[in-house]
Amino acid sequence: LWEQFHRRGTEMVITKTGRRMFPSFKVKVSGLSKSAKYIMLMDIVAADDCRYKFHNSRWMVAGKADPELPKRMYIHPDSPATGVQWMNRPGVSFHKLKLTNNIADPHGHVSLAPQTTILNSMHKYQPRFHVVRCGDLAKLPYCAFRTYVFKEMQFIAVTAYQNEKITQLKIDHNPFAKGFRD
Amino acid sequence: LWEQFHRRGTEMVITKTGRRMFPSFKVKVSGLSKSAKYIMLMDIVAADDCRYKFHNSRWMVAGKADPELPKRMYIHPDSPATGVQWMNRPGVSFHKLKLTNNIADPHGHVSLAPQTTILNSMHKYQPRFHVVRCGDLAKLPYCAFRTYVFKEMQFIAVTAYQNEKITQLKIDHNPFAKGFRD
DNA sequence: TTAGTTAACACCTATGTGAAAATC
DNA sequence: TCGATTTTCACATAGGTGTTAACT
Repeated sequence: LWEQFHRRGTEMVITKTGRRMFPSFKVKVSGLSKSAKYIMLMDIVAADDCRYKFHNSRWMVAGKADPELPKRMYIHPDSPATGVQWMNRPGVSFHKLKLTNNIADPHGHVSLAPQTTILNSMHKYQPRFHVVRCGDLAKLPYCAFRTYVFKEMQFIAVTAYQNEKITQLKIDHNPFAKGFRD
Repeated sequence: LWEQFHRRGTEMVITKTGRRMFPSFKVKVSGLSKSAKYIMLMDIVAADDCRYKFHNSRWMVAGKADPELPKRMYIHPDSPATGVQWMNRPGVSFHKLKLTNNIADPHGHVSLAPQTTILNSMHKYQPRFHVVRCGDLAKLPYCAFRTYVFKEMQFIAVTAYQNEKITQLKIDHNPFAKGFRD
């Protein structure tokens, strides 16, 4: 499914209150040690240092990127769990992650859900997946990461869809947009 | 609201897939040190060692309790947070906790949601609230607890309501049961 | 039979969609 | 004017209710 979107140049809508990714971030894991404990994480980083614009049905570079915003790692809520528990799942899913362009209230208020990340509109991003062999969340900062990058998950953050072919793919495949199918 | 239920003898339905408590467990905290970090927890323990039955519109003791089931502590998902963050909230809510009578699959499968606790039907239970001054989840086992017990939150676990006055109170106050109001 | 438990159901709340209009 | 962003909306999914009937 990601392939189809990638061919067209995926866009993800970001809103003030936070919008989910579609397709969502989901990976199948294998080859883990059965009994060892693992923590699964994901994050989203800038794919390059460009700002983009959609012109003549194409995404084109439109200058230097805005300064990057503070990023967080998203720990999968079922972490830590054993290798066999992760491998038995149909997939490790981060579908609750939300994207926003809303700078969080700096006064320590929790105005955004915990699983919300701040992005710059009209910039290109790359989701990443991390596996850590670690049984204790407290020791996470001292553990070695194994990081996986899937190029087909790159997307451009937008506040409104630019490419109508992307819009149509979303309508066709996202169950929540079923109301717009004919 | 709890008072109204307590006067009638509160019942909570437990199901195979897990049912929420209503009213939900919610407390307002005050008197914390503003900048210190705290972890908030709750659990549910047996209120006595009796089995009950509902007879002649009354709950009566009907023998010795069944063996207690393994209990877990439920860490509030926003833990740890500073005193001022906890006190600024309208209340610390554990509304996502679910009650079940379904013994969890012993093979390490995650068949139940993490915030689900196993109870014995027709037994009386007491929810408890714990505050721990502790900035790190990893150090939680070594910290001193401050435990609060609210008698009016005692309830009897059932698979179907026994006292119709309790049923009516649930219908009147739980928004999800609005369909049964006349 | 009786008392307790389970599963299917209609009805509700809560929240995820892109469209369209309003705003910046 | 123009492009980008925000707000409101109808329509969907997801899941929390007690009821009822079947089951043990």
